[in-house]
Amino acid sequence: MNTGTEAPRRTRIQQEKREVILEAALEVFSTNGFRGSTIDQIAEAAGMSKPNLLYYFRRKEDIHETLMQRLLDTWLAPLRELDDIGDPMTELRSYIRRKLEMARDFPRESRLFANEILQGAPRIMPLLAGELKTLVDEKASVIKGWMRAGKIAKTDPWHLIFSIWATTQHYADFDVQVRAVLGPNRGGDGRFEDAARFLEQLFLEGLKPKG
Amino acid sequence: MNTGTEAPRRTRIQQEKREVILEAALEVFSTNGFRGSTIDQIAEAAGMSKPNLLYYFRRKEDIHETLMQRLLDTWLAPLRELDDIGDPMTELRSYIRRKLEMARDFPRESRLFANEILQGAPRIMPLLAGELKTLVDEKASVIKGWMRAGKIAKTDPWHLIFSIWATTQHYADFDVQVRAVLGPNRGGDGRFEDAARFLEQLFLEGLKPKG
DNA sequence: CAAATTTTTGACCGATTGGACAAACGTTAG
DNA sequence: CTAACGTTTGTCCAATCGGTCAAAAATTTG
Repeated sequence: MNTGTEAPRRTRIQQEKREVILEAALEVFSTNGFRGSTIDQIAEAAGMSKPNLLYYFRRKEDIHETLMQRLLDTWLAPLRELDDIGDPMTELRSYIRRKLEMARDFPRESRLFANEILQGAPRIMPLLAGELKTLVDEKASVIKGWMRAGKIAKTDPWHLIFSIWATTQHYADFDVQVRAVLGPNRGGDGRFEDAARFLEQLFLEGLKPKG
Repeated sequence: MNTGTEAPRRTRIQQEKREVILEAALEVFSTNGFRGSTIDQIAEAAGMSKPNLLYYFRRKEDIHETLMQRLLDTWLAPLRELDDIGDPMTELRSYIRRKLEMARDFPRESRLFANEILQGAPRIMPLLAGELKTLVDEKASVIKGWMRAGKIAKTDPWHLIFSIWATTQHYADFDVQVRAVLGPNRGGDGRFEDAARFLEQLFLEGLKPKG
């Protein structure tokens, strides 16, 4: 019985070459978008001919789809780790830090995702309304519990999650703007530590002047 | 003397048709990106033939460039209004509200800008490092003054501005994701008011539990 | 080794793209 | 009316696109 969804058998070469292609495609897609990228560009970045690439992925969309599937798992991992049991402030601080680290270490993945959402998420809409919504709703309940217990200020958990996403991913998606505005002095490698300090203060203390 | 930068004389029809084209192009570019959009799409959305459109804008890039130039002025207007004289908390609250209103009322402009930045800002890089950086640096000084005066908590003014940009524009750029996660009940028209309430609390009070 | 299988590529195809062009059409001033 | 000027479009073109195919090259299998 073949359900059509099981992983096909692959040779060693197939496994390796598919990885090379996916790495190249991530680079190309994340900087040019799906329609802005050509199979030739990806093939060249992967160091092979276009027909050879199409031997491993039959269509351009297949590459993009595989990339998006892998992305979502790792992308949502930090939120999955948000733990009901832990100390709320510590958990939130860890979540913010992890998300910011992902923006720093995987900016291409972030931009790939942003590109997809920006254009209406035509290829992953079901995932957003399904898996993603379920996860966010679940974690929103956890946060709501913390609020009821008086551990953190009462506010909207969904918009809290949105704002953590927005602020952290900003440093990946809008990186060129951030660097341009900060200039050569402050726009160097230290910008992520500055951002981490700022976001920690923003989310955990706000802008109210201290006593 | 023709400096080459002065506005060319245009007939009434030219002025009108150029507006129609720019409106159509905004719609198309903001949902498909520059390379993902075709002149045919824009021409159809503008209700004219492709050669006719090319009579008003000689190249696809010219349309995009005109759009970006107009965009930047209106886009930075809220930040320009941030006033040294006013009450800091009131000024920041107003700035956040105005930016969120722009995300609500001009989502296409926001997405057009996001698309440009995501792809490395190839067409507006000089503006970012020039005009934009100057404005942000100037307003950062204003905010720094408030901090020195003890009016608001001491933190990094640049990253504060980044986080206001990120959180507000998120509701335009990632709108489909926001609506998908909030679901049909909470994802309706009220989501911007919810966001406004949340952001106001976040930036002005943080998450620290209230005594 | 030799046969079978997998991998690679050059050549090619139809569709779409941005843009050119000349001819037709409309409008206005004298 | 008519000449001049502004506007519109059908047709065409070269380049690029995603994808096919058959045949060659490399690898694995027996």
